[in-house]
Amino acid sequence: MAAHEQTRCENCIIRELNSLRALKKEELKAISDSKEMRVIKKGEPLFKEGEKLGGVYCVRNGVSKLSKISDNGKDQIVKIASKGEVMGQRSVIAEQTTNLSAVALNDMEVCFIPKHNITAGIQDNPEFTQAVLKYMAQELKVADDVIVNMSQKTVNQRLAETLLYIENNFGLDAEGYLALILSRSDIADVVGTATELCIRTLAKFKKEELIETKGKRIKLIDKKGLNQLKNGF
Amino acid sequence: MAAHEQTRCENCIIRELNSLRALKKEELKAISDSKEMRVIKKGEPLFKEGEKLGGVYCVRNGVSKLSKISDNGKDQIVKIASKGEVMGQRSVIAEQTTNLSAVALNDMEVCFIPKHNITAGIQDNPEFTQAVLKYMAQELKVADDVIVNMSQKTVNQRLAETLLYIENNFGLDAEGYLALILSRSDIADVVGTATELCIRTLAKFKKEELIETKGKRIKLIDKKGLNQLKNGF
DNA sequence: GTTAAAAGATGACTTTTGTCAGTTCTCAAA
DNA sequence: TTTGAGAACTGACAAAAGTCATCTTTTAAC
Repeated sequence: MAAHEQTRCENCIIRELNSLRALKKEELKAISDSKEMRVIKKGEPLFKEGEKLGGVYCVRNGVSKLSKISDNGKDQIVKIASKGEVMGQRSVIAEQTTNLSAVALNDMEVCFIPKHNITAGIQDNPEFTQAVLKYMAQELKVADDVIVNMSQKTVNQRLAETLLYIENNFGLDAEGYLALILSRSDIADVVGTATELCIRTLAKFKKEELIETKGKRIKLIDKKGLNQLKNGF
Repeated sequence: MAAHEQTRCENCIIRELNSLRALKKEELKAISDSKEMRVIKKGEPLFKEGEKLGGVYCVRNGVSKLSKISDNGKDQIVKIASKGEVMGQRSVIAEQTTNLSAVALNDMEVCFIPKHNITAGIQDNPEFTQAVLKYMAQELKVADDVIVNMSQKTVNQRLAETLLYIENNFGLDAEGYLALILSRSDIADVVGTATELCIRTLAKFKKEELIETKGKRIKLIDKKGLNQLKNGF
């Protein structure tokens, strides 16, 4: 009974983190009844670029990368989604196929919410629509910033920024290392560079005592220095 | 009288091109009464990064670049807005300062619509809100594509893409040259590279008979070739 | 029309980034 | 415990992009 209660959207604290918090009791009830919990293992896809999504995914646990393959065949990670984020919202709203692929970076637990729940919310609940609108406006701003960074900053700067971003958004483990552990290749795909250059640049940062590494784990030791680097010194 | 009628939103065909078409008669009337027509000369700013906008700008005529200065001090053009586009929408909706600067590339004629008209529309008119929502969802997809292009494609590819984009969106003049004339420096700011490299690459395209130039005007003569280049051959 | 300023263009050079080939390390399945 | 696949790493080199200096052409103001 208690376990069952936990799985009801009305009681789910996750939804407080995203636009679903603007939904009314009845709407949440409807979602609860049609939603589906899914477990996705590390490395497995949630969806692939070009797919028509039947709904959105609300992340309860774990982390997913959202990426897109360029015409050159290289993968670019556009976003890293974690607890509380709703994935696939854009495509459902625009009634288009997804422009991104989603792959689990950890073992994940997500709720799949059929799209009719979302479109119903948008048709009937102005508060919800406005919450989604504001969220998208914010995403659009972030996207503009990323465009500028990608086109105007060096790999050095972008890697410094990425490391700081990871620390700020995913925190540290017990030993002070970045809690989110990415492969060198995934880091390179976030930064938008080749894996080799990413590794080399990390090695340089280590030599300059900006970071420490232990296996694939990374610890930021000179955040001020990384910040300066990010801004171009 | 006839001239006056033309300036009323209800009769303005421009609005058919954007989300304002979802507004009701009364709402358009309200906008008509509070809107203000402005003429902006080539080179003049409509607004600057960091400003708090009192409303949105609906473009009646002319073209504007929307750009952002990176920490490195270089300008990146994120979007080129022309007839029918609404500028400043994102900031007004998110209730934030603008993240972009807007500068007229031509002499422009715009309508300034106070933000209360927009927020009222969003509060009272679900159709309007949904139109804005879909528009932003589309913009978000485009932004993702730009991110991938910027980070994964070469200057060659991005310049080819930019030239094709300009032809597709702004058409040709009587002699078959791109109707939208940008300075080499503005083209470089769209592509995200240095002016010198932009000029050199244009010269290369010319030598390879992909384009012709006459002063600052550009004519695309081998669009198939440009398309292949864009996709990486 | 003259002329100063801005934009366009080019050469020489440096730095940044990418690529390929290969080695070492890690971790998990047999 | 072995082993083998994949990830991390390194060196050598090539290609792409950026920078600086300089010159020419165009544009716009006088």
